Amino acid sequence: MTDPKSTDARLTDPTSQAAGFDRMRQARQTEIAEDYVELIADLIAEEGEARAVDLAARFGVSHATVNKTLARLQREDLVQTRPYRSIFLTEAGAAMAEGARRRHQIVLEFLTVIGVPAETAAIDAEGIEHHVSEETLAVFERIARQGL
Amino acid sequence: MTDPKSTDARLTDPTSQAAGFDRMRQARQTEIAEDYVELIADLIAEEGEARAVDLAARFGVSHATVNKTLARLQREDLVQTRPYRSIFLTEAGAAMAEGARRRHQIVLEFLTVIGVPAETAAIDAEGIEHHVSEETLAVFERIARQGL
DNA sequence: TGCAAAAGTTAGCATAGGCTAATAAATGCG
DNA sequence: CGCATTTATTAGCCTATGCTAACTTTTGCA
Repeated sequence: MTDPKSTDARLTDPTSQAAGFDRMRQARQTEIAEDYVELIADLIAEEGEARAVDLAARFGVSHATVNKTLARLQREDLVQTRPYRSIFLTEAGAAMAEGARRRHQIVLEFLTVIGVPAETAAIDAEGIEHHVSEETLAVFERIARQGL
Repeated sequence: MTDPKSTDARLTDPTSQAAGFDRMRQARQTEIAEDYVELIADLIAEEGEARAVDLAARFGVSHATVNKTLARLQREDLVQTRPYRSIFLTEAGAAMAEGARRRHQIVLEFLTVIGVPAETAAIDAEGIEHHVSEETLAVFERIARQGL
């Protein structure tokens, strides 16, 4: 029970495994930030401005929640808000939005190219885009361009 | 500024978009549960038992955090714990672990087959596995088996 | 112009997942 | 055997993300 089974199939060493889970926790923290700046960028691009009420409707949460999250994003210098005014992205926020949009796009095209139905691809891309490294993204991009 | 730009590239209708984000929030909630039951199953399979201290080391969090999370998982009938005893999976927990393991395996093989380096594939699979629908997983599996 | 509707803010509450510190139980070894 | 180490539990605190409810500011229209 206590003897070390050394090299086995599923378990890597605890330290590197912990590093991986730490990355995951970090990713979880930035997911919402990315979703917000991405949506804000889209709203500005297409509606002319981003308002909390639109974010609330599109995220499907209350406007109070949006407000609180925007406060966090402002603290982190990703958005710029002024009371009763519409929402703007900072330079950092715009950069994050652009990166998120690019990843989203590549993942979506990739899934579509390999044969995932459009609707499912759209849903899954939403989840996957936050967890794809640049290295994997490069592979996705090549396949999306060249096909299988 | 107020005129509706109707059908455009990036923004789908608010309602279905909200549904998508709702799915994401649900997924976020089950991610940690899946990670726990998956690791518990692995520890039981390979070390003979799962103890909170091992989970803490592998997740890279304090054992107090592990304890609190285990309490939640027990409430949700995924694990069975007794004070100062090792941790077991319920039937539901074992089923979740098996599903997570299967998805993890398929995603990992898929990434490797399409050309993602092993180390990166291992890292990314960790994040992606929680966000892949059965439909996409089926596509991944076919490619993993047949190659590109 | 004035008032109602829409939008934004704020307060207070809940849950989840982090932490440290203090305490308690189990284990194991000299 | 008894005490030290290891392991587990508990309490108290924090942040993030949800909520509802109450309140304020803006906006737009009759």
